[in-house]
Formats: sequence, structure tokens, C-alpha cells
Amino acid sequence: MKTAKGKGAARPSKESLKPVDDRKVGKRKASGKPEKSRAPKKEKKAKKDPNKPKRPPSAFFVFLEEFRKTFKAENPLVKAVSVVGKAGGEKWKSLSSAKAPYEAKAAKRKAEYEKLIKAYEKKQASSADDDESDKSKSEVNDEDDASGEEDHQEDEDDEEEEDDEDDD
DNA sequence: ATAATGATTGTTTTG
DNA sequence: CAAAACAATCATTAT
Repeated sequence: MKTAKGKGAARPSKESLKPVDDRKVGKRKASGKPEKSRAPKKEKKAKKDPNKPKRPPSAFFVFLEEFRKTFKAENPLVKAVSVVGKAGGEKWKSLSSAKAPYEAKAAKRKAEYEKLIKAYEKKQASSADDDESDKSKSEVNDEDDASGEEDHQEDEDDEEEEDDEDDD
């Protein structure tokens, strides 16, 4: 039944009700050689750089780190990561405003990441090229013009924001 | 034995 | 702007 106005595969029914709810997007490669057989496609030239800072953990991850510890503390027999993940996700949803400290920490992590990224890119700028087959070109050591990067380690332990307790 | 997977949500990243 | 990928974890599984 392909009517003349049929467009072959056009089925506009409810695009709003299921945007992209595929949790099966898990794509995480361990450090080393990811391309084995499940190579999605190296569309990006993200070459493996040992100096490349990984993405900063979101508040959820920060919370998860602690949650996993607690979860395993009460469930030492749990082995599946999916269990802790699901449990953490559920609990996370439970947290409506208690994630303030996590967000704060995540924000800090991100700040550091930006700094790391800056430094990383700087090194990349050294050899602004796609491929570096030979790195025997003496590592460029230019730490002369620091953009004001000195020790900035403060103990911000008294940064509590517990004013939002009952949001809704 | 090495590497990917599975599951969570949030942020970073790229298109 | 939006969609995709990836961030940690860790036992289990696949090649």
C-alpha cells in the first residue's frame, strides 16, 4: 500500500514521545587499543594521548563515587556495576537538593579540567599537527611564559550550601 | 590474557 | 541547537 503521496518511510507519529531513550549508547573504551572489532568509526582524530585529561566527573559521578562505597559497604556481595548504577541513579533522583556539595565538587573538577585542557592543548600546540609519527623531536619544554599558574591550593572545606532543603 | 561490556546521569564535545 | 559520546567502576565475558 504505497500511495502516491507515500514517502516510503515516513511515519510521523509521536516524535515527542521517545526522542532517544537508548541507554545502549554505552561506548567506553579502556586506555590502550580500543579499535578491535567494535570500532564505531573514528570520525574524530582524538588520538590517544596520555596527557589528555578525561572529562570531569559530573555531580552524579561524584555522588556515585561515594555512593558506590556505601552501597558496597552494605552490599559486599554485589558485583555487577549495573546494580550500583541503577541504585545510584535511583538514589540520585531521590536527592532533590542534597546534591549541592556534589555539584560544587563537580564544578571544581571541571575548573581543574579546564586548566588541564589548557595545558594539554598547549602541548599540542607544540606540534600542531594531526599526526606525530616521530616524537623524537625533543619534547618542547616551554614553561617560561606562565599565564599566572602558581600554586593555588586552598582548603575550601567550609563551603556548605544547605539552604535548599525542601524545594518542592 | 587483554579489552569490552553493562548501567546510571551529567557534562563535555562535536556536528 | 542537538545529538552523541564518554566520564567511573569492576566482575564477567568474549576473542
